Amino acid sequence: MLRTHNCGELRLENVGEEVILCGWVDTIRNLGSLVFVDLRDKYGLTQLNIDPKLFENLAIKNEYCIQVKGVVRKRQEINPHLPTGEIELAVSNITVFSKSKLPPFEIKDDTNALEDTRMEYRYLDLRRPIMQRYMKIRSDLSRYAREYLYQNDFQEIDTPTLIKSTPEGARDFLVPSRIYKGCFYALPQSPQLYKQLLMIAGTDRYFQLAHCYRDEDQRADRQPEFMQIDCEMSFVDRDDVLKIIEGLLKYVFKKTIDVDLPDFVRMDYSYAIDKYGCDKPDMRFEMLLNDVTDSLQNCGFKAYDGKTIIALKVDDYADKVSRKHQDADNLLAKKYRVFGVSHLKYENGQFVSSIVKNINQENLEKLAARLDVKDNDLLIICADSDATRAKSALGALRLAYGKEMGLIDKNVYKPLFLINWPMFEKTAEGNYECLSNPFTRPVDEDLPFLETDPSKVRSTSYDTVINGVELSSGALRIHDSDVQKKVFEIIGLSDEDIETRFGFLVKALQYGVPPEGGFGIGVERLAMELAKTDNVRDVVAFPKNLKGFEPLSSCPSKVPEADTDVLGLKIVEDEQNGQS
RNA sequence: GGAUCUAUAGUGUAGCGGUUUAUCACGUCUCCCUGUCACGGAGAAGACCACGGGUUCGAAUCCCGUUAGAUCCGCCA
Repeated sequence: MLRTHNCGELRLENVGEEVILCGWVDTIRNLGSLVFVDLRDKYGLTQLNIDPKLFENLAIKNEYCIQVKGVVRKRQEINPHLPTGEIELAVSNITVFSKSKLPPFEIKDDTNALEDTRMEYRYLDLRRPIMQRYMKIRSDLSRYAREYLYQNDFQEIDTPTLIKSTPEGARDFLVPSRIYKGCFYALPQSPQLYKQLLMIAGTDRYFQLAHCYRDEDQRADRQPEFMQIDCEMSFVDRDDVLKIIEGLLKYVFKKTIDVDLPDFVRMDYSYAIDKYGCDKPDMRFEMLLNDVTDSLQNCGFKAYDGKTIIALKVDDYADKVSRKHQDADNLLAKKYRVFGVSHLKYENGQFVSSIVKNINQENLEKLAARLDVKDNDLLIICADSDATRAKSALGALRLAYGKEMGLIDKNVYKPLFLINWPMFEKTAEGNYECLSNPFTRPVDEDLPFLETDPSKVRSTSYDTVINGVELSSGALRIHDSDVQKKVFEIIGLSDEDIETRFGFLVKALQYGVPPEGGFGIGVERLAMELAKTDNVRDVVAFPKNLKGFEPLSSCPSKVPEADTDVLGLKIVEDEQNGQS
């Protein structure tokens, strides 16, 4: 037996026992004729009291991996900050399992080593207690999600990860086939098509903790390789599915971080865009957007003619917003391709701004009345021919101001379902495209619009959003082949297109499809919420950086020519194609 | 594909045209220390200031380029 206890469990009642502990040397406090060492493992710290001669002989250094034997004894002075702070181990014997080089950064929670450095030595980074906590949360969430789904009669099935490439949605990671030269497998972006086949197969309730891959540019909250809690259910309507999502998330939050989520509210997609300027509203604070096009109709300012005009009112904050601040706001707004925003400060019953001289007094009064503007309120106005663009820009500013003004309480959770998404969107060329995938079922009462005006059709898609983070999305699927045909027609898919892209699914749809629906919950996003971090790399053991590079093992990497030859691949100078 | 920011001992930082022999903290090394727990005290070592050009009498500092990283827009059905 290598150890009798871990480093987090010894207490006063163990005093007098002879125990063996294993772990890493955390902190050394050498007082001369008395040496204290904190021994660290996953479970905590235990103070060792080591004879200086023994300590010197072994030349113990930080991060050595050791085993110690000794008797537990009460400390002369307790350390209230440590669970094991009332005892220490009087060490009689030390075995050094393994020495350690000097680590490139200190193994403690408040390290400020650059992420780059941390990633190169991820195994040391993960030794830090805070990272251990993140990994635990990730593990717990998987465990409790499974637990909940098993309790609700879901069956776990693994679907393939070498699949047919479907040129739809995100870019696929491709894997070249050795036997079929010139042919490729794709890594799945989601188990979407397979889970629909499983419903046709009569599985009834399926789930999987699925590995998914998307070859798109990275973000702070997005990795090329990620996991989904992927579910699909037969003979259900939307409410049945939403009930499972809500139940699952409530269960996971409670079990993992002991938080009782409030009941999930429902919000229309159009309301979210109008009032929050995005499709993942953060409801922890108000400060909603307002369409003030009416108030500024024919206001005399040519730049506003024919535009949609959106206003964000920031209460009692005008004096805090300097010229420099306004420039920064403009920079942020311009990312959303608007010309910019105007700041109107309300002082002594009047708007003060560089643009007020262009606007009729009458319109300004209308505007003030419409938004109930008071002294020291700030209006940020954005006008654009594209209403959604203006709303997005102000939506981003809303979040920035909410954060800056401290309106966001990190201990509050505001979950919602975003429903009634548009089924189609028009491309620049005037064609229709599915906003979601083409198997998404339209809302029943909108079915007639498939014939008359597809832009009015809403889909049964639902996103789950908590605190401005999209945690899951899903939808009911089309089970009526006529509806399916009509949808394909609207997005201009020829029979040939359909056949090559997903002929196998369309074929299956001819053999009795149950009304079904499902969802996928992003495991990393959920873990980020539970861990209260906004960096996805914190909850992934071995993450990739923004360029999809994994600094620890230096991947992706070049391979010997013989390996590409056997795959029938030719590597073109300075380009790496088809490797995965 | 585009925008912004960043790069200085092992780690994190200061410096932002000339008092620099480059600041400070942590870490490391040596010595002292019997109750520490952010131990304390004395001392020491450690940096081609990312790389390549340019401006200048003079560049860590200003400019251009390259590389690497971060954040965002596009993208992510």
